[in-house]
Amino acid sequence: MFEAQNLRLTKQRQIILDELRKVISHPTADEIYQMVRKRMPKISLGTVYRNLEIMSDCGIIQKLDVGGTQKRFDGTVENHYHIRCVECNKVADIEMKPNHKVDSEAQKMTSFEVLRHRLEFMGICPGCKGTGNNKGRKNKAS
Amino acid sequence: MFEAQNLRLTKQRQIILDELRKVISHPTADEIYQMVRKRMPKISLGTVYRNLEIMSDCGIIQKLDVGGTQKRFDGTVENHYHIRCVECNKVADIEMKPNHKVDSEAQKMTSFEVLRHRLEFMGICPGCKGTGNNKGRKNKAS
DNA sequence: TTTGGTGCAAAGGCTTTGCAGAAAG
DNA sequence: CTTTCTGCAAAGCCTTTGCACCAAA
Repeated sequence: MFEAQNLRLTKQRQIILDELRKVISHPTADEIYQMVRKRMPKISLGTVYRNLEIMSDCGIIQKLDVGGTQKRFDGTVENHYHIRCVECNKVADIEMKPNHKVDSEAQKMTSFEVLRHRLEFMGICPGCKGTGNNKGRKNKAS
Repeated sequence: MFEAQNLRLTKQRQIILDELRKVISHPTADEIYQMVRKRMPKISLGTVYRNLEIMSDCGIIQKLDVGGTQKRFDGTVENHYHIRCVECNKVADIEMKPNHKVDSEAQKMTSFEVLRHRLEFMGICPGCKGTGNNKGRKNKAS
């Protein structure tokens, strides 16, 4: 998997990928750093960023640019839609199959060459629902 | 328009709003700063940020959290879809009417309470098409 | 051995904020 | 006058990067 790109299979790389694939959430770089640190306390945040970048460039994982200030990462690569909690910023998958017809529909309306689309729902997650929770308005996570 | 919220109609506020409404593009805070500066050279970037924030909180303008590192602003408030150039990051409107049915469709698939959605297309703008243009990969603008 | 990778810390890019003086109401 | 706003500069947050040492192949 890494060989093809002259990439070495370092312990850091393995653990980062392993931790990312272990969760269904879509953690930020820092959250991944915290998870990995439990298994490798001396790893540096820079290494985590570097490897997440490299792995998403290689198509091994996915970097998500959903709203909010931080990028999030996804251990799977298939395209799918997401929903983000407007209170705590938690991101989850939506099991809805991507509709590629909208791309050709959009193509009729623009002078851009349409490549793909991204659909993101916004809502309130079960944890924040009804609580009037405000605490985590920015970058809570998971 | 401002009175309702105890907001004062300052010269800075007027010019920022005026410049933003003058363009059909979706400028970043810094681009708005540059536009406004031509009419009011002493204005500070902080003031631009503060006012954009305030005006979007009041629903006078819209803060767009499309992909990329910078937020973008839109002088109109109606919900609509956007397309972003993957080369130069330019953002334009897509004249496609929002489909609210997808919200209820998504609602069936999640334990979140679905509020709304955001659909963003990605593509190549006329300016970058065919040029193999790479120069502006990050934050070019307009 | 030869590269590429790591840890550390410093630097970068965008945005927010504290403060004292300015101006709208 | 009172209260909000402004300009300035400093601080903040997330991310990237330079460098010397380390380790995979």
